[in-house]
Amino acid sequence: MPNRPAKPPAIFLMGPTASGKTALAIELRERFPLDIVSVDSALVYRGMDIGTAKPDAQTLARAPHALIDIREPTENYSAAEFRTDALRVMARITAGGRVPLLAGGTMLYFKALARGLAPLPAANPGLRARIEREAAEVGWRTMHAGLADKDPQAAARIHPNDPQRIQRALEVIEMTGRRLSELQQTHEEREFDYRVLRLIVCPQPRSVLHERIAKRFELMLGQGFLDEVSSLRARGDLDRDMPSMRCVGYRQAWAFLEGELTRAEMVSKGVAATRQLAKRQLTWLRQESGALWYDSDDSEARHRVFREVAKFLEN
RNA sequence: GCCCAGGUAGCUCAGUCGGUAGAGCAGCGGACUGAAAAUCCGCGUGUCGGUGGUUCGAUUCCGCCCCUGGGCA
Repeated sequence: MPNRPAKPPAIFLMGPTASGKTALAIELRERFPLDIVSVDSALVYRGMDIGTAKPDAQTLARAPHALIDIREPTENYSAAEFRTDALRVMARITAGGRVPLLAGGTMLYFKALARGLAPLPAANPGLRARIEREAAEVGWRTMHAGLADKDPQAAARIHPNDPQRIQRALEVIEMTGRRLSELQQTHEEREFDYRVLRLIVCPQPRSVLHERIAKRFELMLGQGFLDEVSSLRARGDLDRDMPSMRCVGYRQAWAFLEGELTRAEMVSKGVAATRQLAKRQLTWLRQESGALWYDSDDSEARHRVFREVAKFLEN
């Protein structure tokens, strides 16, 4: 492919929760002309710091992260908004002669960024509330059957027990008058405008990650995680069904503060939910092809990463 | 020491009127297009505490032993 204008570089640093992504991102930033862009659906929320393992203020002052603290916990965010925001930030970084380092654990966001999304309408809260009410009447199985009438292809792919996706498919049909499956097919994956080095951080074996998760949860409690959730709850404008409050740890802490769980149950459920999150993230990561896997606890592998990044940035 | 109740999956427990057992949670694998730290799907062999006995056959019945609770001394 001669004479093709060279694409600007970008680095994706992916990994499950508690794998040491942030530490590595900061280390990379110190050695190379990189600016960090967070790829994390929980770090977007202001006031959710301890439970999301957000880097602290000094760290952020030293190594700024874009797309952190850009929403109130009352608000929603989405993969589509992330894509728009990330592309804008990446363009700015690139124009400044530096290289974007996209670091985080929200794999859908990475996918939406690199591969694009079909032209679908944004969420419509009023419509969602209406669908929810209807489902409460007739049940989601019936809603799914209704979807099968309007969009058999979508219904075939969506399990009858999956209310979130049934609702979304009905919402899209309602808003556009077209089938979700049809709209998704119109989307052709365009080539990404950046050439990408993909790095995956994860300690091996799995039990090591589990230990880190448990240890980190205890650390969060020691740092005042319960006070954080308590004051979020005291605001009065948040409720436990909001995406922000359904985050791992926050959900269990909320239930504990409601008196529904003992402290010990809160801890074990919180830790388990984190492990389950990590497992889902790993399911995505195993499908990444052409990525360099890096064991967080292996210093030789870390140096390999540095060499790899240096080589990538030279071209 | 005696009495009672237990000892079954990593955990909590159900069950087998004698034909070698199953739920929830955890764990593991997977899906994933504006909620994604979300939502959903699939996966159940474990000396049924040990040991002797009865029996064609014992995790199940009987004896003894061990362990854990609780009660009485």
